[in-house]
Amino acid sequence: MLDIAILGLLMERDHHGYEIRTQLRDRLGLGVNVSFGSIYPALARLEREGSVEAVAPSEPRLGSLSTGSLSGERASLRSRRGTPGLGRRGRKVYRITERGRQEFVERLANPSTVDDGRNFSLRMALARHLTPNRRVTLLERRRADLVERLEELRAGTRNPQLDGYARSVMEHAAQSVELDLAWIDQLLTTERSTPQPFARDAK
Amino acid sequence: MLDIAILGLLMERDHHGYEIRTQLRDRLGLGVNVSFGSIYPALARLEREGSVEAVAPSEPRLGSLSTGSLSGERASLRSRRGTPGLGRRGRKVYRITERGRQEFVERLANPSTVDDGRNFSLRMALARHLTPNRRVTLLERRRADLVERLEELRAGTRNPQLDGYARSVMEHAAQSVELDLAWIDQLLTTERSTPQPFARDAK
DNA sequence: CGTCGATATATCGAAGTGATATAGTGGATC
DNA sequence: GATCCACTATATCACTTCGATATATCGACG
Repeated sequence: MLDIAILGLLMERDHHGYEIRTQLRDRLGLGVNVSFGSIYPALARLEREGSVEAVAPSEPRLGSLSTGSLSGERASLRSRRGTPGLGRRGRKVYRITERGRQEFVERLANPSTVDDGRNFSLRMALARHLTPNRRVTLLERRRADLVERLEELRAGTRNPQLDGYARSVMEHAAQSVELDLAWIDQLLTTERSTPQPFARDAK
Repeated sequence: MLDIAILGLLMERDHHGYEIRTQLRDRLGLGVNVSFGSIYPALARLEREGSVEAVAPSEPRLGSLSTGSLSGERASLRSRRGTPGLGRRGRKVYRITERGRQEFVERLANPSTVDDGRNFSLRMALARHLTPNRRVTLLERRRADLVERLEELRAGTRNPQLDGYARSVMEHAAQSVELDLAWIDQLLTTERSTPQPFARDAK
């Protein structure tokens, strides 16, 4: 799961580990803390598989000139350039490979197992890398899952064994699923009525 | 986390592993699949720590006529009683110990780390085991977390780098947090206005 | 000048996931 | 009454993720 998130970020430009964490928070819905304990191993794994490669610290970062908005890192770069060893601050910058791109689109479109909310949000946040057909397929699958889940929760709410607290939890969970459903439906409507919903690169 | 859930179920009556899974789904909010790969190790761990103990298959469940409410298992029990070996269907029934009870109330009331939604829902589903004060404390802490998270999400929504899909994900996440907040506030109101909100055993 | 908070990588043990193996049980169907 | 299927039940595997911690540099502030 993390793999897709990381590859998705690297589709746009090169990143180093720490930056991936912040981007995960700020750009993809993955709010609360994806820990370093998962990010660094994930990067190592992806590198081992040949989906990403480490960029030598002196090499310019792809797209950094155009996108360039990473405050105050070019200055320190210049000032320390020339010192051998680990490059500035020991950063390791990763770049996605062609193999990585293929892996990414393949895995983004084909959830191996049923997505939970987090996974689905991640997929949607990266949805512009999907074809319109794929998007609709994913949305419909998610919709079906949510409908099923909602019925389970409603049935659960009627369980006489529950005390007030447990029932309240169930009812709230059901409301939450209803909100999710409304969101999905809205996305589906947009997707079906508009030729290029949110524009960009979906090929 | 699973530990609390399991202990919470065992507070009411004895359970075996498979049953714990169904109960987790039906009684506590923990909807989608808590896998056996976590339940059985968790039970083993709890037994090792002395928080639960395995009940000999012949001994106690037979005597538990009073508690008995597990539909349609007494029939098969009687029919097979006397056959030696693993006991009926190899079930292992666990019972909470005194140490387990202490462990449970202690850990239920004191989240070691910041709860995510799932953990919090679990705690609320078991809230009748908490004192009113503890409940309010937990609710207020959760409320503060959600307010903070909501601001982050709203700030994130304004990030100009986001495409339409990513923005939609963020906006939906924010709405979801708003719904959570409304729930918390409702619980807080109930908790403050009613002496024994949902009644039962909160000591 | 020191030191504080943010940046940055790395590693550890513990916990959870998803898949799979194995087998008994109850009921339906032919 | 034999057979088949779905459900109940425990267990274990490899892998991923989490949370904590260690270590170091950088930039800003007084």
